[in-house]
Amino acid sequence: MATGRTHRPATRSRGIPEATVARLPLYLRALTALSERSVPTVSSEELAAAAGVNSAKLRKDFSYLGSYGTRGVGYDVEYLVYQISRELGLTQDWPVVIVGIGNLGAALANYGGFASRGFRVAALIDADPAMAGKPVAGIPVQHSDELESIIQDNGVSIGVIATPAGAAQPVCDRLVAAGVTSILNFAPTVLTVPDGVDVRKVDLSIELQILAFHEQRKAGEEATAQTSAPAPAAARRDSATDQGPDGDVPAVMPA
Amino acid sequence: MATGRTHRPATRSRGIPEATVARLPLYLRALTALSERSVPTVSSEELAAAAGVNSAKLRKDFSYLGSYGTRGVGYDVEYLVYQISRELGLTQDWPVVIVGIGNLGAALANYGGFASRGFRVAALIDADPAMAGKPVAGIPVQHSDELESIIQDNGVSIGVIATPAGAAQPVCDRLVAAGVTSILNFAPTVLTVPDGVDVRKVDLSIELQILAFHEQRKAGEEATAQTSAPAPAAARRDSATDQGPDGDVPAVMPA
DNA sequence: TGATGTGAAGTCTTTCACAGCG
DNA sequence: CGCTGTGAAAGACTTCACATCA
Repeated sequence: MATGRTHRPATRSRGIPEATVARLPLYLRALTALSERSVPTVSSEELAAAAGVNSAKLRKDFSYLGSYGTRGVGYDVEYLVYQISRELGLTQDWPVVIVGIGNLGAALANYGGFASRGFRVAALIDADPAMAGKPVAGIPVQHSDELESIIQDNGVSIGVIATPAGAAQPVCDRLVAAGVTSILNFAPTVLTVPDGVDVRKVDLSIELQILAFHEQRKAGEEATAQTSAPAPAAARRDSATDQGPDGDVPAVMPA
Repeated sequence: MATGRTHRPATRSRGIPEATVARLPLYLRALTALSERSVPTVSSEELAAAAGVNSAKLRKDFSYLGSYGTRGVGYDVEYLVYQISRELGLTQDWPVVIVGIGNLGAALANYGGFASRGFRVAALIDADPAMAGKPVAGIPVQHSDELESIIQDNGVSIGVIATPAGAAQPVCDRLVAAGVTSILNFAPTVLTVPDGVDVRKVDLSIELQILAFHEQRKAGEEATAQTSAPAPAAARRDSATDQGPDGDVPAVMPA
């Protein structure tokens, strides 16, 4: 695999690194906040601080998009908001379906973050007939029998799976068969999808386990510090000011 | 920054790469499933497929933990489950508090993934006095006035923030001041924490935006394919069988 | 024999450090 | 003069490919 048959469209500009893509939403959020406060321009330093990264990384990231800054001054907030939005494809409307309207699915449906930026909940789908017709977040739940027609009628290409683990793969298969090519998976399962379909996952228990790992490590080092090492608050793994727990090199998997 | 003052404890074995740590929970889940089916051993190939990674990566990952496999045979499932659990710190009990019991907080409280592996919801905390005493997922919600005493009385070191964005930083500060050193943040904000505190974030809208980026790219390439390029289903960014949308190089940020 | 464990190569990402421009 | 934009260096992660050993 990875034959590197990339055809590099001569137009240049193609090939924004995955790691950069994953940070664009962060920059966009920070910029939006600045925009709301009517701040006209920001320096890479300021914006980086607001986004929780370091300024060199931010400048490098922006350099992949083009030269949108002014030397000696900084970046025009409004202009950057537009450029990043466009780059992320947020200038168009993305209808999204949520499948599995349990506690989590309902919470997602109620989440305000959807409408804010180009995303629109086109439908809520659940396998429980008793749920059908019941409104959640103002949207009536539809039965999963209608999954295919909903996808097609609304031109949905992004699906969110919030079902129990066991239902996730079958639901995923149906979504893909109906035309969905991007899936956000909240179920604790590895999904198998055909080539050309992107899957991203969000998994509470994985995140907690990663935290536990580091937590345990801290406890161990504390003990070590008492018995042998000098500094107690030291022994920290180095690292910059940098924030970025998640969303780093997700690599989206076009699998 | 990043002076690299790591003191390498001579004990060897220290320094499991972040990317590997992020995959251990995945392996553990796959192994647990095998264990439940009473499968005694697995090859790296089989386990890798179940976890959605490739076998070379898996073997390399395991090599950081030690030599737990048998050449010509594979890995002993039970033994590996134990070793990974231990490495992740799941052999001990981690009391967790959830702050912000709205739709999402309630969904998290109800989520079964907690109890399953070493995590225990020690308390639910909300700022709304009307919520106080109301049971959610069988646990009575407590008012945030009691946050500090709850943390201390229960020896909580992991906190989950599911508040609105505006409340997240203040809540985070209080958690940290009370002794929490690991935070899982569901609020769409960048949290600032002192050195030695780990933060991981889960952000629906960021994930969707990343998907939108790729979705847009697909649409563009389709168009390009029609007008100029040959293959339609081609033009895919290469990549392995590999799954791994999230949880790749999170780098936990000890900031 | 067959699958692990691992140096070495390759690729991607971050950081440095400074030229260049407004 | 100050801040952007970017080559180049450093570092992290993945993949290869094969020696090694049960």
